[in-house]
Amino acid sequence: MVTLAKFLADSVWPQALEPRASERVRCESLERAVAAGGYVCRKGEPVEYWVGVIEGLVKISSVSPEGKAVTFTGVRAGGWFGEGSLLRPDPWRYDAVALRDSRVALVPRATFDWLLDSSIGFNRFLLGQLNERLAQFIAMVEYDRLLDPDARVARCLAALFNPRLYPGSSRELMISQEELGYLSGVSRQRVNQALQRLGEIRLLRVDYGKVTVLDLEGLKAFEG
DNA sequence: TCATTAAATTGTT
DNA sequence: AACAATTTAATGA
Repeated sequence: MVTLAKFLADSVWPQALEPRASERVRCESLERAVAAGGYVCRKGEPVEYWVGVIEGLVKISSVSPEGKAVTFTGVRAGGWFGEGSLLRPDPWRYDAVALRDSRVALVPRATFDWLLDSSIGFNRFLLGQLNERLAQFIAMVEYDRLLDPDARVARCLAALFNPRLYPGSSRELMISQEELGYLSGVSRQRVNQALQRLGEIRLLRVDYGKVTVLDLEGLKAFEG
């Protein structure tokens, strides 16, 4: 099991910090275990932490007052989220729900603000991260309107395996086809068909509750 | 270790 | 949306 200290040491952004700064980050960060189905944060709560996923899978989603659910994206081990929310004075605009038993690293707002004020490397990392997300969401709007469900599932999976957002994570992802449906905006049945097709052409392999990416570039470029 | 059962997930209509 | 089939995890002999 990966410890908080090891997770921080292996993350990209602390490596850009001076020794004193990364020491402070190590001291002030917390770790929290969240059981499957549990909340990492909830819409409306004050934003107190920047969140890194040490282990597991967290989905960023929202539920309308009428009870309709939308899933925006999933965050895998190695990924960080909440920087956009920390940069605003507002409370969380979305829920973050653990899809499996997960562990997260929490960097307090004060530490985050201090890094923002003192480290160019940290700012550069954040800019890159925000840019990567922006690109991801623009691409989602584009392929939502242009591509068929098979391709939408393919690109959605490719996004989950983005090495810039989730460095060093494995080629495997434990996730049900139902959740993949929420993530890609496609029915569970359609996800099942898409996965079978993508499996036939060897872009990925499907097992019980698991998908393994065999050809990330192929998934990214898949158009049907 | 094996059999039984419930729960989760998948495959099909 | 409904249903059947399959896989996994938990339980107890």
